[in-house]
Amino acid sequence: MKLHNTLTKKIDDFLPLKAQQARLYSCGPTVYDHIHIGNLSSFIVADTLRRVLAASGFEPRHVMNFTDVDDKTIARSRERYPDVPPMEALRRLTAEYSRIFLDDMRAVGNDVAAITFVKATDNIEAMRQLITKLHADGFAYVTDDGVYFSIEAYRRSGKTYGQLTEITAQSTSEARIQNDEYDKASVHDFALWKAWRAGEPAWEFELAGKNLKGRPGWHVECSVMSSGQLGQPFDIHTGGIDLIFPHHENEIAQSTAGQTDPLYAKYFVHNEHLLVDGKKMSKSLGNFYTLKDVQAKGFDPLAFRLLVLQAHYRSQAHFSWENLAAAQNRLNDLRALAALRWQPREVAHDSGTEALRDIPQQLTDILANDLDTPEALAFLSRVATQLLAVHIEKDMVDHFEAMLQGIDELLGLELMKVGDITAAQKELIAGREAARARQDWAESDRLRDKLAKQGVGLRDHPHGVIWFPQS
RNA sequence: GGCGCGGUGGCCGAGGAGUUAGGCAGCGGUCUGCAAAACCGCUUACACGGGUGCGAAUCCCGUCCGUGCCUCCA
Repeated sequence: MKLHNTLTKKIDDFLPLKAQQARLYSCGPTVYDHIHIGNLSSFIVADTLRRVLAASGFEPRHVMNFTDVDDKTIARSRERYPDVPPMEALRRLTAEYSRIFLDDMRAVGNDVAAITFVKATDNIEAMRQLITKLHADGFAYVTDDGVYFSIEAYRRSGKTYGQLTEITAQSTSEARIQNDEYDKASVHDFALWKAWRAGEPAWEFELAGKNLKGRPGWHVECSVMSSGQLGQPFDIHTGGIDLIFPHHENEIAQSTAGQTDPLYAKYFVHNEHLLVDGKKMSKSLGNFYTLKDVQAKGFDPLAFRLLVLQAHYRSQAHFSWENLAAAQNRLNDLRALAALRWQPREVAHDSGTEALRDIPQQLTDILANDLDTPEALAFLSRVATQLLAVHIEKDMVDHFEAMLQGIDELLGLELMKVGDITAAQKELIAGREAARARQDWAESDRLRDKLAKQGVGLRDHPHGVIWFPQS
């Protein structure tokens, strides 16, 4: 298995730290609103990575967090529930959007059962402990508005701040320097803990004899939850490229300050952004979509998954309705392939069952090359074209189903969910065949139209009619 | 200003020095009761200018254009 590692800026062989384990941490959603399809694309990549690791013989352990306390969740919860205590308002809001998030995840084929989810608010004690330790070791300082991490102290200890991306004086924008309104010693220093402000939820915290009631900073949440669940160092950390700086740099700094082992995570895998109309999604540009919008236009969420997988994760994919329609057509084609398992040919014809059995392995090999999903789909399309031309015979069904199962495990396309048609629909098909036999074309076409309305398309072949799901 | 990534046929999108990517759409044809599918053919792709190669879409330099990070944004 090869993966592009932001730490080395190269495609590296994946060599796990412990035996065959693949410990994977993905920065999860901030649960204050519906996530957008760009967020979702990131999670589709992480899900696919876990699938490919598993197929490549590793034992993945995949952890994802819910950021359920931060500026946005707090602001939104106060708007939505102005009359309940802040902590309860926060809990209600984040519970609601966590649930919606999981629904979206499942809809696009991400296997949430394979992920261990952790909530920031369930890990406050561990955060307090880490901050206390950082403070005791001289890497954190207390100010009026919270506790900050000192990058200067980190650098003095001999470690590098900026392992993922170069950080220099010139690379710091004027805007950042000018907007440096907080009580920090240096521009890059970041909050580990934020002091309480009226109306906000808060947790008790005593540090160096001072009462520091407040809440954790964003970066410390991920540091604590990743190592708490996976140990440190762990194998792979994933996220969108926008998280490289400052989020992941800060995680590395916090987690390795004062540690003898300078490694936080061995591999950092970052996915590029999904562009809409050639631009990054943003509310102000009006190119901001959620999965609800995709569904409202009649598209299958799995068509969106296919759209994401059609592009390599390190390139900017383009979302457009036209592009999504193409992906939907491709999905329909794959479903037509899957439907063959309910209608095998009686006639034996000598097509190799061995070939079918090898397909998941061939897909795995392609995907193990830095998650080459576009090539994998191209391969799959060639397979589909070939099989749809010859169909499958009765004694190949087991192998065929094993192949579909393997494809689903790798790509999450849920082809095994393509069910059989009803007995009534089978009768309609038989009735049409009878009508055709007596050359009653009007009746034949009527039955075909009726089936089409029920989502069943037909193709007449020399060796018989086959049906396929039609959306 | 600093650090990246990219510009491929009507659209989308891989690949990446000589060999058909793939998807979507269009046109012509074969087949078919009709359709769908399939198959065959066509629409002669790699931003521009230089350079290095026997050979460049693929490497190098430059230009233009797009895009991202440098703001708690996946």
